[in-house]
Amino acid sequence: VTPRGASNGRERPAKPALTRKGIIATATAVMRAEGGERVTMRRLAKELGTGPASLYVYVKDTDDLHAAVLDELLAEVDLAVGAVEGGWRERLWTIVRSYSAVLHAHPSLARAAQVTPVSGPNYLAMADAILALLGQGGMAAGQAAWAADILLLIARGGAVEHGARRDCPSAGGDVSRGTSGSARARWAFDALLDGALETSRPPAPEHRARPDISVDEPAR
Amino acid sequence: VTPRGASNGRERPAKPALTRKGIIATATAVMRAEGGERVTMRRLAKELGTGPASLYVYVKDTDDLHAAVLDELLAEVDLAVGAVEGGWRERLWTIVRSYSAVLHAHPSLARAAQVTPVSGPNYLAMADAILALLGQGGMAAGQAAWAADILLLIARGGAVEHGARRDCPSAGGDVSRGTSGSARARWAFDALLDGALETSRPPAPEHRARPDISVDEPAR
DNA sequence: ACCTGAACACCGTTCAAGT
DNA sequence: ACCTGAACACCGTTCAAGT
Repeated sequence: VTPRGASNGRERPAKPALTRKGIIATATAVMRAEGGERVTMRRLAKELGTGPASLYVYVKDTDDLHAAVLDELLAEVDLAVGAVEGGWRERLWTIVRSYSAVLHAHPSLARAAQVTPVSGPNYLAMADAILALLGQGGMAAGQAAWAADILLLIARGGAVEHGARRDCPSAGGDVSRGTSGSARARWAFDALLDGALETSRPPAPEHRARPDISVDEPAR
Repeated sequence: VTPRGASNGRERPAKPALTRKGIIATATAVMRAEGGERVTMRRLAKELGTGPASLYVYVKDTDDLHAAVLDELLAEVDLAVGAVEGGWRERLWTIVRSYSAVLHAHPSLARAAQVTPVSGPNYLAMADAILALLGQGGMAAGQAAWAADILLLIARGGAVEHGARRDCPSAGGDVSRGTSGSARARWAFDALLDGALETSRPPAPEHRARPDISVDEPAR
């Protein structure tokens, strides 16, 4: 009823002017308080005291919103891992595990991250840090880019799949059911890195039909 | 209006009696014809000439439906790869690529597969075939179970992420943008296998705090 | 020019009431 | 006993109409 910032003292805590930053901050708060399923356009509009249509001025669509919230939360990933003992590999693991932790805490954001091309500053900084550490580990740039992709893809997929199994304990879908997920995550990390360090990337876009992989017969 | 199977000759092509098999067959048909977003309870009920409530007699929920459709489509994955030349590795790649192809063709099923514990016979047969080939390759059972999980997880995650980038060409989210996705997929497959063959699995559930990974400093 | 109420076109799931 | 119409409680997104 009251037109603009009249502040007559009985509305919501001041009704902050609608901005993209403000919307994302509110979305992040709802995320932490009620979980990702509640971070919807309509729910958020209600929280901000307006109609859902108003949000579309600042946010492209729901995926855009979720991606922005994720990037906000990725500020939690500490990239200053210089002090971590154990060399580049442990430093890298610290970052990857931290990324995984954020996604496991919010599986719906892991879902969004799969679906929306990430471009937030925190994600990009993390990707850079990962590439730098792979370089420190002696990995060639070509392999490093692919290894980083796969490492992050596994983290996202793992979070989505783990998030779903949350309420259904009798999963049984995995080949290796029962064992600790975090031990498997570490093993996958090590196996991929070990393999990436020795598996050469195929030379050129259309140089030869297939990379010449060693096709030795079974040793068993 | 007409009570039961009166077949007065002007209804839908006979209105097949509702069974789980029939529902899933219809769902599969809609899937192929209109894509996964249309395979909803309501859409399907309309197709079957009934209300959505009726489906819940035969199907637990939407995820259950999608998972069943996926298992149906997994019949396409040819497990008789004995004739594939190149040894166990190429045979395994044939299966994994085939699984990937089904998921890439239907990204919404890849999504469902992440979220629902698979239990369909075709999926289980595929998992068995994969474990057998890893065994042929000389991989210990512990590693093989984890390697199979990760291989399939990568396939699902890759399909979901690729499916989303379908309509947005200016992705840019990946660290390694531009390069062929299938070359990357093959590289990831080889790297993971190479690593899995030499990365030992940590000894026991709670034997020691962390697996003792070699933490050598960078070679560069 | 800027903003948004109300509408459009859907969802999944449940349950009371019908046959 | 079996089945389901109708309702409940939501969605995302658009656009015409208001200020």
